[in-house]
Amino acid sequence: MSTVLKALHLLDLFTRSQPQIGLSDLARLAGVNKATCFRLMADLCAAGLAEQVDASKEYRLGPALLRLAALREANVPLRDAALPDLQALARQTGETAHLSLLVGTDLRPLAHAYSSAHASKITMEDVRVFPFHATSSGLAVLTFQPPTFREAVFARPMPALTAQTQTDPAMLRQRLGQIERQGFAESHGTFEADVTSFAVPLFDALGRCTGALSTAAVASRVGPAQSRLIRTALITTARRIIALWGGCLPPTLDTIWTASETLAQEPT
Amino acid sequence: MSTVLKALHLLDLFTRSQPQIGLSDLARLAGVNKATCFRLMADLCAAGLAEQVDASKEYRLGPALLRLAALREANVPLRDAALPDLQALARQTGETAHLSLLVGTDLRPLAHAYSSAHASKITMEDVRVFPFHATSSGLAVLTFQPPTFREAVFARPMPALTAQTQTDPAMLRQRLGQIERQGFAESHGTFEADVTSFAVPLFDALGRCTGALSTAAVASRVGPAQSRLIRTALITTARRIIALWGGCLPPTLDTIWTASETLAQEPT
DNA sequence: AACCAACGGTTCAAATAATAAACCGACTGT
DNA sequence: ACAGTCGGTTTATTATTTGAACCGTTGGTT
Repeated sequence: MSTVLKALHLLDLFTRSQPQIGLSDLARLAGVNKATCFRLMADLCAAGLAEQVDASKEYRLGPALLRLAALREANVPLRDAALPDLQALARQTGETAHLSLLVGTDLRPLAHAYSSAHASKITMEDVRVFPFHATSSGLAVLTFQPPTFREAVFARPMPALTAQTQTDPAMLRQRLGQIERQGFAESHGTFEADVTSFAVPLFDALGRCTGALSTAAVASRVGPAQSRLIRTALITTARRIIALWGGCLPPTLDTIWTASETLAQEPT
Repeated sequence: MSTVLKALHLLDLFTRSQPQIGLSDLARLAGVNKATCFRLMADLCAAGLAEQVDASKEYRLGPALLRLAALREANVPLRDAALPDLQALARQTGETAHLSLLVGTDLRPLAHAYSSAHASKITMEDVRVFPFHATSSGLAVLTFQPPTFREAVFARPMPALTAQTQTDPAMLRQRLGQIERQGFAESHGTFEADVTSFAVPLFDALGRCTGALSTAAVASRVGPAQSRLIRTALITTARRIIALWGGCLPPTLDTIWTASETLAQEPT
């Protein structure tokens, strides 16, 4: 393995729960010799990617990361970075794909992509806010918010947009639990009649859910096979976008997603 | 030179004006062999610190930086990172040191440190906002803001806090020009009577001025020698804090500061 | 169309830098 | 006073890095 990769691997050992690590621990964690670890960390420190705490001699992530990350964000805004994957999702599924972002207390569309597979498209160009209670994206995001946020949303008015819209907080809480277990959200005509939609949550660098990825399709088109295809495509695309954003997928959700991915590969 | 440093040096070649660089250019810029450059970039890409643009094969900074930077910021908030340097500044100068941050349209105190050298201290514990027109910090920050921001500030009410306070926009514009040339701001009793204060601007990762570092002293204590000492200490500390924050000092200001630093080292 | 230069990427012997065990002084708790 | 750990250093040995030359491709020029 190259020396550079060994050094950069050391950076990944720093986590939120263990933000500062001593030399010996670091060497143990990385499975490298202590002397090697020392030299690698010295290099990382020289480049500013790591630094040593004054008092204890422990290491932690360095200030240069801030500069480089700001540069990256300036050059490749989140939207642009995700757009190709979003378009690929629309192509693969043949359905309209949406990318939404949590802005303050609202879930707002960030980008969308259409497929050319079908003449009938679901357009949501003029939607400015995705209602949490009536869209699959909203439910997906809501599921991974802290309870205070969830209850604040339930306390706001939740209009019944269609005959199918669920507006009872108790029922919705139950839905969220279901979504958490299965790793994705779905909605059947709760936002617009005859529109079936699936969504998965997206996570930022600190593991917070800050958006959702979804597809919307004419209900009649979504049979069991198409439903399965959409869900697996959503998961793999979500994985890519989260990685692209430097995000961090919660381990529990990761295992759920992995399970449904492997399930999809098995013969029907 | 270690391979790791060579690799990490490559990251510093990406700038705002040149965010994507091809392999050959990169090798030329870094002064390394093309094959070497290729391997190093492959490693950086594997670690996510860099990535290749799909269409052109150019390289750019990668998504992992976002994750790592968020982690760094979560573990070492700006305030904590700068505090030791701020305290050192207070110790070196024997005066009160202030660190202020631009929050929205206001300049707010972020931290302060006192010296034990003198019995009479300048305390500004209860100041919630630094007026731009009446404090050295305010003027320092204002100098490096876009014209629209400056004029918006001048359009707001600018109360005369002391007999010395300058409130005429035309005069203030002239002051800003002077500050830009000399690389630091000063105020003599414009915020509080008999308080002389010096300030230098601070810059974030994108080169925007987002705060200031300042000292405040009883006017009678600040003779020519003390004034010179304070200014050089401010500059060196500001350099450290900007580096710690992953900030980016504008080149023009850098040369001005370097000039005054070397000047200070010469015999009187 | 033929040419040329420059591109990203690959190869392989030669050169160099990385490695790991042992060691050091300092500190800590027993 | 001891044993154990820490961060850091040294050393010969070893494995990785290096760079000139070489692909196949691309894009512009003659």
